[in-house]
Amino acid sequence: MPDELTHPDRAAIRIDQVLHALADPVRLTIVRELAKLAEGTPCGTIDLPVSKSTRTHHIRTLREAGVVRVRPSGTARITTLRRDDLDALYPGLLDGILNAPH
Amino acid sequence: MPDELTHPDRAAIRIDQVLHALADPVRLTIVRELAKLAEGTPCGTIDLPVSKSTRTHHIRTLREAGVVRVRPSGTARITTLRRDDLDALYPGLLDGILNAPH
DNA sequence: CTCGTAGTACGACGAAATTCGTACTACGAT
DNA sequence: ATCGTAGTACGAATTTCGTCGTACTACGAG
Repeated sequence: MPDELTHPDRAAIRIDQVLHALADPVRLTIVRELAKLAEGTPCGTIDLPVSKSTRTHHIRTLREAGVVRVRPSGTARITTLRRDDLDALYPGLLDGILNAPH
Repeated sequence: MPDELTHPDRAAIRIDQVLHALADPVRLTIVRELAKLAEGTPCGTIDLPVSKSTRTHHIRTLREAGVVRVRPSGTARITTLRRDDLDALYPGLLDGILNAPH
């Protein structure tokens, strides 16, 4: 019984939470991979050095901050970057991070 | 006997630490104010809802992450944003944050 | 229907971060 | 030389965060 996959709408996204969400190595990896992956790839394909529950926790953090959008698809979840919203709110921020030296 | 005011040079700046440094409300306020203030304004002029020691702690965090440069000037400290370095490393990032809706 | 897989919920533990007060140093002014 | 001010250092208390294991739900395949 997963809690409803709630997402903040664009106006409710807070820069504090976005930065906090991005300030973790694992979550930064997720965001970077999502940016490279084709749209519609299940998030489970990204391999991370953490357990399954930790992965869930990080995806949740990113979702609640407004960084990613999560959509159910069977038993899996399709996770996508909210590029449009982030670019509209903070132009340059996302690209600045994605183009950063790893 | 303050520890030497060490600063990472540009190549040593890590995106993880920069994001972590910016992911705090107080530090974000400091960065925003520094961006507005004239160069050479002592950092003590920014008023924050925290104690003196907490302020020191946050400035230190920003300095060690490579976000600000701190230079002694008498008993005061001149704190400046490292715009040049940040813009070179992560073009768009700083402006994206500074232009964000408060 | 049964089984396997993807993901979540919950509780817990340890690490790290924020905050503060107090004591201290350093510099400038009187 | 003495005093006041700006900032730092240190230790402590509280909180938050990241991590995990286990138990659970939901959906699809056979």
